[in-house]
Amino acid sequence: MTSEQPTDRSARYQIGEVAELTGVTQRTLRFYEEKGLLKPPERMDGGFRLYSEPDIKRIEFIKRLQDLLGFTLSEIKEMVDAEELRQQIVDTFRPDRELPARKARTEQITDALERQLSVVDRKVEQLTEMQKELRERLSNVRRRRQEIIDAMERGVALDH
Amino acid sequence: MTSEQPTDRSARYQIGEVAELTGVTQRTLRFYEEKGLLKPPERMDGGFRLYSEPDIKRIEFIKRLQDLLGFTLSEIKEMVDAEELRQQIVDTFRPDRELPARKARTEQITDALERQLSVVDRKVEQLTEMQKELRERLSNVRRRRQEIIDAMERGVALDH
DNA sequence: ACAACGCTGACGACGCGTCAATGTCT
DNA sequence: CAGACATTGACGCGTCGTCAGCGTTG
Repeated sequence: MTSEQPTDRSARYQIGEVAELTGVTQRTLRFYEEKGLLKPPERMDGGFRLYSEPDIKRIEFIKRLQDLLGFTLSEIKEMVDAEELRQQIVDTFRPDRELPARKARTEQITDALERQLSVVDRKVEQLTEMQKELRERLSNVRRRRQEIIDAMERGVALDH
Repeated sequence: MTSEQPTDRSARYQIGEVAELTGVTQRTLRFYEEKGLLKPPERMDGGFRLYSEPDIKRIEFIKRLQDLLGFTLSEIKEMVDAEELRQQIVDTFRPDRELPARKARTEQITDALERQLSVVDRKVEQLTEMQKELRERLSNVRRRRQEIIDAMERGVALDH
């Protein structure tokens, strides 16, 4: 009966593995921690960081907010902190007690999600617009290229 | 007969106007110039910068590549330089002469456009994915919020 | 003479990349 | 004990933000 410690109810990953899994560098992971975007993870006896699966989810979340939506790290910190609260609510599930507080939290989270969604919507719009433009330009350039090739072949033909 | 100088065939804008029109700061405009992303614009006698309409187009182009697609300024510089070439080709339109050179240029431009388009395509994909996730989360949170409100109303009702 | 605008430098902040010197071990 | 992996500084770079001190005037 290998009864589990409460602290290892799932797999742990060293920083190098996390870097590979998430596509961010080790430097970035330490930096996020330093800036409070990631809770200080557990450590091995020698001091090596040990990340959990939720940690990885959070890292991917941060990366998407940054790369796809262009939020700054301090904006992301706010959102991540809100998500943190949500987790605490789910954990502290005393159903029925402190309902007003729980309601307030859901409203905070709703606000954050709506903000994110509106940014996403705007970006999608702008990008599809850009897609159209680029496709047009591309077909124009390809057409011109073909015209040039045709002209060159006629030139070669005349050389005979 | 107010015969026009060849240099003022269109409107000119001071840096502040350009900043408002394009949404980038004056500092950024000077920085782009310093880094070779923008050709040094004309100046008034006192030294004030005077931007043309093509300048503004280019600024908007740069901004989109940066904000929407996430290219670095040095990557953008390459692309912008390629566009520059394209302009020169169109201007130097000696039809029939130097066809191989013209062909090579169109190929450069095609490459740049294809690179941009593939980035756009990837982003659109990822963003629509994210849209879906966010919408789901949002409706979940809203549902939970409503449940809390219902519970609170039942609580109030019991107080009577 | 005045307000509004622009100029060039210089310093600083954010988000990491990249060593270097040292320690750990999934 | 070797080799891969990790640790904490420290410095540097890209992309501007933000003054300060001064000159211009669409």
